[in-house]
Amino acid sequence: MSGRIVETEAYPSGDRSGHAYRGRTVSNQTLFMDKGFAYVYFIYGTSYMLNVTAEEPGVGAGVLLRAIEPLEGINLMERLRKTDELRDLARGPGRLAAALQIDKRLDGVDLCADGLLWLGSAVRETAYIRKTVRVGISHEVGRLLRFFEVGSPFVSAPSTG
DNA sequence: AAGAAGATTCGCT
DNA sequence: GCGAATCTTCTTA
Repeated sequence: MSGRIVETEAYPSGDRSGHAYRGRTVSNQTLFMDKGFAYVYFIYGTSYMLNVTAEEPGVGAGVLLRAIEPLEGINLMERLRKTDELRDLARGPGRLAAALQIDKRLDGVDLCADGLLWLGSAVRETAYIRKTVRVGISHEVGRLLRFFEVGSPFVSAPSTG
């Protein structure tokens, strides 16, 4: 299965909302890997979240994948998500992870190598990207670090701003 | 050792 | 629109 990323949020080094803020621990160590690796964690007892590391080794910064536009394997995603509402399959970080069957096994996987999960770059026409404040955090709320494709129905929270 | 908060989602009112 | 669900991690005693 595959999809096109339409919404992300950045958690730079030193950001108080980022998991790397208090330094390296056993659970967030993959966040400190080189660029392009997966950082997966479980939250609220309900949802997995998928991040892509974004800095040099040891720095601790990542990009949260918040929504994708489902492309291939929609049938399988519907089963994993227990809904056949296309728009709801991966609209939201927890839903995205569920649709792609993301769990701790994928923590630390190299997303630039051929494996269970990887990132590709598709040739496509220019998309319009807008940035807004991030969703669901309580620190450094004002920073414009959420990025989404304007007009996509597969984007999660407020698409305006 | 216990409690609270957390990058959310779902179901019900 | 609100609150419960439910687990991991960090803080405080």
